Amino acid sequence: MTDPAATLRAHALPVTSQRVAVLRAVSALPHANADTLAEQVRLEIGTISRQSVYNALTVLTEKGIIRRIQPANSPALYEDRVGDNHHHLVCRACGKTEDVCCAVGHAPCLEAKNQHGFSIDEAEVIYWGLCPACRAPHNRTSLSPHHHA
Amino acid sequence: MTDPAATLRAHALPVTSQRVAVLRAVSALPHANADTLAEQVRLEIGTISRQSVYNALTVLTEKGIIRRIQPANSPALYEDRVGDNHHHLVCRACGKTEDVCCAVGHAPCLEAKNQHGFSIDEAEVIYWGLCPACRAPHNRTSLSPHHHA
DNA sequence: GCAAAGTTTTGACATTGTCCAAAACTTGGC
DNA sequence: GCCAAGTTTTGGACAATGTCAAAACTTTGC
Repeated sequence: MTDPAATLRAHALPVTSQRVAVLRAVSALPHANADTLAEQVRLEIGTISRQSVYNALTVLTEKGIIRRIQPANSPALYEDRVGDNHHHLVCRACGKTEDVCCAVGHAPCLEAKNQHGFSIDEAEVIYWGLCPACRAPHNRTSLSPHHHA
Repeated sequence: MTDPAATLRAHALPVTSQRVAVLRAVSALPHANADTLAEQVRLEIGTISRQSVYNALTVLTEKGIIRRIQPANSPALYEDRVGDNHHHLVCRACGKTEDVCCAVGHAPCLEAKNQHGFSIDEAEVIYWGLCPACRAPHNRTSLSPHHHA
């Protein structure tokens, strides 16, 4: 991605080492959770508080610089890739998450038949299944909820 | 719905007053969370433990008698309507949830272009937007996370 | 450099859900 | 009806993820 500091300035956000490092971590580890990102940030800048990680992720999400996805039975995951309206493929067993192209191509990319008077701004699609590793009965990947990518 | 006790027996589940009451509560309050359902059950049978509510909801979900949905920023919600592969429309402001017909009609009702070797068994779609009440700037419904229906 | 504004840190807390062991229940066979 | 076997319910502790609030520190614009 482009220079993280420049990205922050472009969105009128004060540039702090924590925010730069969080942004780099999200780029480096697509579909990672807050905890994993915090560990990655600490490799880069030594220490960061849990709250600062959440603060950075929240403000970056609000500005549209990163995207938060929240599959069932998983903590929130973050990714770098925004604005292309892609969707996700999640393994029910290990949580491994992959990107898939938008089924239709524009947002909301599906039309609901009866909108009940709602104004719809997004159609979120999650494909559920088993990844290649978890389909094999042996050699399973972790069942832990702390899946990272 | 059909007789809850008969439904339980049909699935080889011992019939307990708690399970019958939980099943009735899910029918009475579609898209309610575990806490709300527990309150409803207590209106019917007096008392029930939190654990029993979770046990009942879990076993009923496993048997396919009810369905669990878990939108982001919401506790799990339960519904009576199963097997028709419908989707959901959720209000970002108050959490109000409505059913919408399946966009295509069979599961998985959308084809991912690149499956990354996964075996897909479900395509979950959530439409996000604002319900009629929350679009009106005044007269808003609750912003609390404890939305019931 | 300085002051104002915003950010980070720390520690406690909230919510939702799960684990465990013991007591109570339901079921099926006699 | 009653007993044994198995299951369910209970109650309390615990776990994971995320949020709140106040004080100390950075960053920015001038």
